[in-house]
Amino acid sequence: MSLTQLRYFVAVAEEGSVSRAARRCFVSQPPMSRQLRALEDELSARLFARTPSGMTLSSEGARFLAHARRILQLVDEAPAVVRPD
Amino acid sequence: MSLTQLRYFVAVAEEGSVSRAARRCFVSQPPMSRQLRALEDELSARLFARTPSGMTLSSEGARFLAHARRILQLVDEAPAVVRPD
DNA sequence: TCCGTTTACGGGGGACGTAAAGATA
DNA sequence: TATCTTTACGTCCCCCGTAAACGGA
Repeated sequence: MSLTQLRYFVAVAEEGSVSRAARRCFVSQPPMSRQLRALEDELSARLFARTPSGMTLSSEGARFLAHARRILQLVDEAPAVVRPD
Repeated sequence: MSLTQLRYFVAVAEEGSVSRAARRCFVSQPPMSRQLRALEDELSARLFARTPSGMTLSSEGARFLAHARRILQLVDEAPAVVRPD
């Protein structure tokens, strides 16, 4: 699991589409799709249901979305934490 | 910032030495030292004071240690989050 | 047939390991 | 001088981008 995978996952969950999420993340679709698959494989969980109209979160995916957001928020707060008094 | 960097950072903070932390993480010293430096550069903060006897946390480093542990704990909890009901 | 996702394949960047150099008590 | 950290350098692996193929309404 990597922070990049978490960011991709959140973007896809919010956009409902790999292609839109890829544009938002300034990356092309294939790498994003691969990272999503790799994340699902590592977690042994299907986070999305694939449909021709896009990606919809599974129940596991919905739980994981909140978790991923917490992690990314902490990461974003890191600079403030180390800022000198 | 990467999860690997956070794991290295926590290991060094706990071991007080890059060489011991490297053994614990099954990596050699140079990569670990590089990752620590890269993390410090990215955060624009000196997390450790280097001494011949090892590494000691700075005040910023001490604050960041708690933060890094929270992040890594959430990451470790990910499998449980996605486990089906 | 069309939209979106997924694989193939070639190229580039980053991380590691060994070995040597630097720094401090 | 002895210990620990840091750089040099070569190698390998992983990720990305383009292009083509697959799959469902």
